[in-house]
Amino acid sequence: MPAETSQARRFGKTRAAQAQALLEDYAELIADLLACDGEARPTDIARRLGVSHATAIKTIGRLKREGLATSLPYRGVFLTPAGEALANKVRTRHRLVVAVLIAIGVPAEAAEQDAEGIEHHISPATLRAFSAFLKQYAGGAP
Amino acid sequence: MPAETSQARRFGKTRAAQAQALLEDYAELIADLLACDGEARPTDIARRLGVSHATAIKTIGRLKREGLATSLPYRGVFLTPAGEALANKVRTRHRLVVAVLIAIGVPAEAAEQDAEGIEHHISPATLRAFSAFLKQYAGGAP
DNA sequence: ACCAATATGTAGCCTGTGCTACAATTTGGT
DNA sequence: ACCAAATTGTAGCACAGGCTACATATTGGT
Repeated sequence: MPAETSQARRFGKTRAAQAQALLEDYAELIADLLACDGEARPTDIARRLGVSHATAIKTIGRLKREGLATSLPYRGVFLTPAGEALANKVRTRHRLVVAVLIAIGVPAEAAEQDAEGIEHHISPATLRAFSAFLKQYAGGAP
Repeated sequence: MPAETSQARRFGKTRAAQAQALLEDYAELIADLLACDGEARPTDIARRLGVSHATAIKTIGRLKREGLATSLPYRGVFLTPAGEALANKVRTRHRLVVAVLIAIGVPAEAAEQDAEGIEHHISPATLRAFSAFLKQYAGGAP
């Protein structure tokens, strides 16, 4: 297997991760809105994400196509069990990334900003390492 | 300033970072090829990135439009000073991210893979923190 | 010198994610 | 009950990045 193959595979994975990233963000936000407000309306989603409501509605359509969300016209958006699971995974991972960045010494504001982009590229192996690191760090310097 | 504004701004920044990410990858790879082989041919770039040569050529066109690269037909691609500067920045940042991940305990292979996606979302503040963390880590456990 | 293989470039299409503009529905105030 | 405002949905466009197919140029072997 030539050397460039592994690099190409890495780039390909990185590209594929971007496609999933938007769905993850939407799922997390919808779960957040449902928990806080009891409903997730397209307009609120759009405002929180900084996109037009038309864009939000189209992406919600993609969530529905992929079996992550359901919605009835004029009745808000809800998550399927798969969507809930994704949202939980994303939320947990997001918090972990922020915590690790802060533990390393990144200012809180930058940690929040960067985690938004970083979190979608964290593999399970890295996630485990982050978790272990946090435990050790908390034990060493409480 | 309402709470959703800052979240929207974060998402917007994250989206904008994705547009820059491809250019960064190309610049880094072109610099690498120039250093190793003395030339950077579209076909090699395409193979290393795992895309078709047509895609590579189109993206090279974008690099040229943005003043990062030059090329003459059938004569390979070269970086402008701006392109070189970008490549250097990216290479340094990439190594730093990998080093930090490994220091935290991420397996080397996962560190390489994840760094590919992570590195484009590292702000200057986080970069400084990473650098400082590495120094401290090297001092504490050599 | 020539022809085949390789490399490069061009054209046209698809998908995803954005947007604006317009249409339709629901909600709320009077 | 009704009209205005807000919300939701739809249509059509642009751009980026991916692809295949085809056209052109260069290189190298005989």
